[in-house]
Amino acid sequence: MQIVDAAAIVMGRQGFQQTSVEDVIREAGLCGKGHFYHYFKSKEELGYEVLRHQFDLFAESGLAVLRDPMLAPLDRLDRFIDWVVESQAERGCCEDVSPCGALGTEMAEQHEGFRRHVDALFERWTAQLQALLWEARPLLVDDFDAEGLARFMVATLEGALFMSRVKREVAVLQGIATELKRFVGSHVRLAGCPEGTLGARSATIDVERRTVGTESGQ
Amino acid sequence: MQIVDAAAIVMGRQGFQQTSVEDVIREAGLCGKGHFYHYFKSKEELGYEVLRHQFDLFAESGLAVLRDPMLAPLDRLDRFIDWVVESQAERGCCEDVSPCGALGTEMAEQHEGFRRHVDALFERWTAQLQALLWEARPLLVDDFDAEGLARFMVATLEGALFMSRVKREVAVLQGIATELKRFVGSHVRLAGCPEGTLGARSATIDVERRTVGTESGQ
DNA sequence: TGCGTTTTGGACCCATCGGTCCTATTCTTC
DNA sequence: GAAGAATAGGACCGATGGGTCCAAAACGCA
Repeated sequence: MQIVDAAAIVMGRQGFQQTSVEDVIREAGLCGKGHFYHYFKSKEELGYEVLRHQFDLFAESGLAVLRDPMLAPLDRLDRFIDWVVESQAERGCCEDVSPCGALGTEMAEQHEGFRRHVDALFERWTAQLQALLWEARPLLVDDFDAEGLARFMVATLEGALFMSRVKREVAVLQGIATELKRFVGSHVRLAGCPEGTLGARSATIDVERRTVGTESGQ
Repeated sequence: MQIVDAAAIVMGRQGFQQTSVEDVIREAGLCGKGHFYHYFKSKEELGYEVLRHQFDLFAESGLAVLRDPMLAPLDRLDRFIDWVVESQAERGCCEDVSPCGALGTEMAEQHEGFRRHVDALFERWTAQLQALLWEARPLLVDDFDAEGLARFMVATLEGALFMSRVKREVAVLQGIATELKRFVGSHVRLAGCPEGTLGARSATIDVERRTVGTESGQ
């Protein structure tokens, strides 16, 4: 629906509260208040719709690559991270790629209902990543924790998106994305790692690294 | 000042916009509008003050450990991460440890002035971490990027705080903090790593990990 | 063309909120 | 204890915004 598109745009720019119903109407083009309230029970209902709409966009154009059957699992992950960076760059860091981003945060803080909704979006995002990691487990070290790693990725990306928005530049996000790829790469088995996967293309350096595994660290 | 304290509390709970000047007055206890506008030019000015206040708290009780002269650099980092998790746990995930968190995000979205302010807070936080990493560089691999790593840590923590707030549970933050420690640990040289530092205490497993360094990954 | 139904648009209502201003009260100082 | 400054407290104003309601236009149908 035209109204939801318009609302998503203007709310992405100004936030939920800061956007009046009249702003939405103006952005949508041709209608008065009556028209709006003919389609929506309240501004709140519109809010839910916008949230859903944003997630659908995110899922269609971003999350979809996580399931691309033509690519190896870790390549998909790689592509997905690139997609996040590129999308944010396109939007000039004002709007948000993630449906849980600026708008989501703000709305989650308002009603309990919104909060649950945003939480659910987080879960869906995490679940997708987790599924991919699970699929890729033959390539990964034995004891890796798919859920933990998935959450870690979501948190890092979300935080980086947030920083890049506040700073109004993508460079930060870019750098963090590269580090993140490296981190994921550090869970890849050395043996049996197909070429072109994570870590490989992201690392600009060729010194290998190791974590400290045991207590002594020696 | 009493008013700022009160404002910080109630705004941490409800957000900046959602908090009316009268809410602040009520929370502060004993005064009417005139009293408030005697001390503050506007609600906006109060906003700046609250932001500053929150950062001071954050700097005093959290960032301070990054400079503790009694601890080795990487231990300080470790402690700092623990502090973030514990503080958030104490607050029950409603308010925010970070001055750039929920409140900061929301405010950054409003005026350009707030945005610049929050950006500056990010920079100060990042700079502290960067300084510590620089100090710890004898322990770290040669080519590590202090600024990049510092930003990565800030982004991850911020994202994790955000997630834990939306989910209303610390467990998520806890898990991510552990992963983050491991990530930092992966930058530590194997030789010459003193015991008790990062990675050592966070890793529950004793399998060593490596990143894929070169293109082939083989 | 005329009638009835649906859609459109905007005037209006009411609550909220930031901010002003004016009156009490208290506190100080002589 | 009186004069005056400092502070408290709240009535009020104007603007904004969510939501209602009604009139006008458009459309279908005979």
